[in-house]
Formats: sequence, structure tokens, C-alpha cells
Amino acid sequence: MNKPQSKQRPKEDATARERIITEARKRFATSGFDGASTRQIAEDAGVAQSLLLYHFGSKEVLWKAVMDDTFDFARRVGESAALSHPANTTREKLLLSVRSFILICSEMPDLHRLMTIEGRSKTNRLTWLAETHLKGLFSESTKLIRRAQREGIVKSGDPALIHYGMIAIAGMAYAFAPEISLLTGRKRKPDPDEVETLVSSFLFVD
Amino acid sequence: MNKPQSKQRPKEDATARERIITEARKRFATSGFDGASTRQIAEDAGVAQSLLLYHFGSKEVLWKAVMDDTFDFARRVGESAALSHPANTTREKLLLSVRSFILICSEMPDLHRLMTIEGRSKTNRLTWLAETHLKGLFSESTKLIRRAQREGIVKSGDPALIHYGMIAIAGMAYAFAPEISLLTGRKRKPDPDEVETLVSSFLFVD
DNA sequence: GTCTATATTATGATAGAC
DNA sequence: GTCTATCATAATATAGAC
Repeated sequence: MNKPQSKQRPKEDATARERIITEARKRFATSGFDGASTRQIAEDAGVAQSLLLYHFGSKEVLWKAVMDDTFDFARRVGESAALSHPANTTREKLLLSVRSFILICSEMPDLHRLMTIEGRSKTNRLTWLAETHLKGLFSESTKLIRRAQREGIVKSGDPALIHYGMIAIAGMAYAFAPEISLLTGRKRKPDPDEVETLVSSFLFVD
Repeated sequence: MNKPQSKQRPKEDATARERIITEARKRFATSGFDGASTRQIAEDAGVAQSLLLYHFGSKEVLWKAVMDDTFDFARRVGESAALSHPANTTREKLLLSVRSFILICSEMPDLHRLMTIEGRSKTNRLTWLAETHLKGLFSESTKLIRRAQREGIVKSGDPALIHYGMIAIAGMAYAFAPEISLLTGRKRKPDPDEVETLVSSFLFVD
């Protein structure tokens, strides 16, 4: 199955460095870069605040390490989904990318939170993100959407907006669980198949 | 036309209180509650930091005033859209609500940013938001979606997820403009009609 | 209403012992 | 690698003059 580790795994076996990254991700994802404090992160991870700076040098480097780690996790989920779903046609490739992305959002909702907190202002961090992690994924995704549109599989419209629409639908279902649960009373997170139906109805012709 | 004032209006005529709210909205929307500082907000508004506390008493009260003001603005945009689009049938009512929401996101992208920064963790602020501003809108919207589904106008699926999907698509087009512009090179924000087509293809049967 | 000054606590980062 | 102690600065909030 090659299933990536869940982020809720017991932490006893994790190194201090790993625990710092795990806790930093949670804080950066909910409070943003400025709102998260290295002291709080260190306390969450059960280490001295200065150890965090020993391992990463600065808050900004820690944040980059969190982003690298999170995109690595996403890549592993994507690769493991690709193993069980061979994709040859354009439609299969697109469906695989939708499925992978929903799986990523479900297993690691903090990726969407981290991205949507940085994407709103033109900081050095956003520029770094675009160069390091986003440009490649974005160009692959929009290329696939364009091809699918030429083949009549995907609805017409700006590929960039369709790409972001897809991400928005899949992400919101998991990233805003607290708000949704507060308004609906529901505790369980949505079934990936249900979200896939939503995204597909947005994406595909029919 | 009854068009609500744009947030980019010249500030010379605005009172100190209004300027503080305007600048606080920007900071809370991009940095979140913890990440925004009252000092920076006061500097942006061109007043002493203590004046901010004279008017609002605390950072938390200022934040609530920002949310009240922002939802008031949204309500005015919605009402002005309703004037030019009489809605009698279920389909017309739904289309009006879609159109209004897209207009709100386009004119005030910070509403979406403020909401998506608070909806990710169960804070006292989120509880207050749910009680004060969200519950009514959410129940109205999902009621309308359910009715439209019974009439065969809207695709089947969980009304809550469809409601949030609609918001996610309309919001992302404007709230993450910096990221989108960085990846696409585009400067202009999307045309509301284009976004309406996207949301409609997600929502309506056909 | 608006300001300056200041108290108090929290923050990112450094120094140095073990 | 990990800790305690500390520095310099920035945070929210208060006091009091005008």
C-alpha cells in the first residue's frame, strides 16, 4: 500500500527535529508566519526554544523546512496513488491528479492552510514558494487541463482559474473543518469520493 | 446605482475610527489576528497606537468591529444587486445569490481572507462569528440549495459542501490574486462574469 | 479625540554550560 | 544536541497631559 505516515502518529519515536517540524506546521498553518511564535512551537514539541534555532538557524528557515517537508509528503501521497491507478489517457491522468489532490487535502489539510495563508500577499516567502514548489506543479496541471479541453473532456474556461477552482473545492472541504463542523454539527470529515464527485462536476463535461 | 463605496476611496474625508477599521481589515486579512499588530495598524491609519485602544478598548473588540463593518459592506452589495435583478423563481434567487457573492468577493476580497483565516481553528472568535454572522446566512443558503435540488435545478450532493464549494470558487479567484498573478503573470483581476460561469458549471444541472 | 510616555509581557535571536 | 540564561526589540495595554 505504501501509505505515507499519518501526522497523528505517536511522537515518541520522532527526533526533536521532526517534532519541531510537525508542531511548526500546525502553528504556521493556523496562525500564519507572523502569528506563530517559535517559543510556542518549541513548547508544543517539548524542547527549549533555543534548540529550534540550533536546528534551523532562524524562524524563516524553519518555515521553509516545513514547506519542503509538506510538499515532500504530498509528493509521496501522489506517487502512492499513481501506483494503484495506472493512467494512460488524458481523462485518466486528470482523474488521477484530482484523486491525488483530494487525498492530499484529506490526509494533510495543513498544506492547503499553509498555501492559502501565504498566497494572499506578495512576500519573499511567496516568491520562494512559487520558484521552489509551485511553478512546476502549476504548469503541469494547466498543461493537462488545456489538453483535456482540446479533447473536449474538460469544460471551457481559463485553465488557471479551473486549476485554482479545483484546488479550492478540494481544499475547503478539509481545511475549514472547524467552521463547517460548527455550522453543521457534523464531526466526521467528508468522504474523498464525495469530494471527488464535487470536483468532477466542476471539471468534466457531461 | 446605489453602488457601495470602494475601499480604495481617498481617506482624507474618513474619520480616524473609519481609517483604523480600514487598515485593521487589511492587516487582519493578510496576517491573521495574532500576526497583525495594533502598532502597525495605527501607523497605517496615521494615528497613535493608543487612539486605537481609546476607540475600541482592545485588539479583540477592534477585530469584531472589523468583522461587523465587513459583513455590513457585504450586505449592502447584496442589497444593491437585488435591486437590479428581481428574483422570483428558485433559479433566479440562486443566481442572484451567486452573482451577489461574486460581486462581494470582487469588491471586498478581504472578506474571504478574513473568514478563511478564522475558519481553520476553533477559537472564541470563530464561535462569535458563527453566532453573529454565519449561522443565518448558512441556513438561508443551504435551504435555497435544498429547494433547488428538489426542483432538479442544482446537482445532487451535500448542500453544506455545495455551499462551501461555491464560496471557495468565487473567493479564490480574488483572495489569492497575488499568488495567481505571480504564477500567470496576469495583473488584472478576473471578470465577475467569467467567475459566474465557473460557479454555475459547478452548481447547476446542464 | 488625540497625543506622549510608560508599564508589562512576549518575541526572535545569541552566549555559553554540559 | 540540548539546555538555561539573557539581550534587544516589539507586543498589548494603561496613565495622564492637552
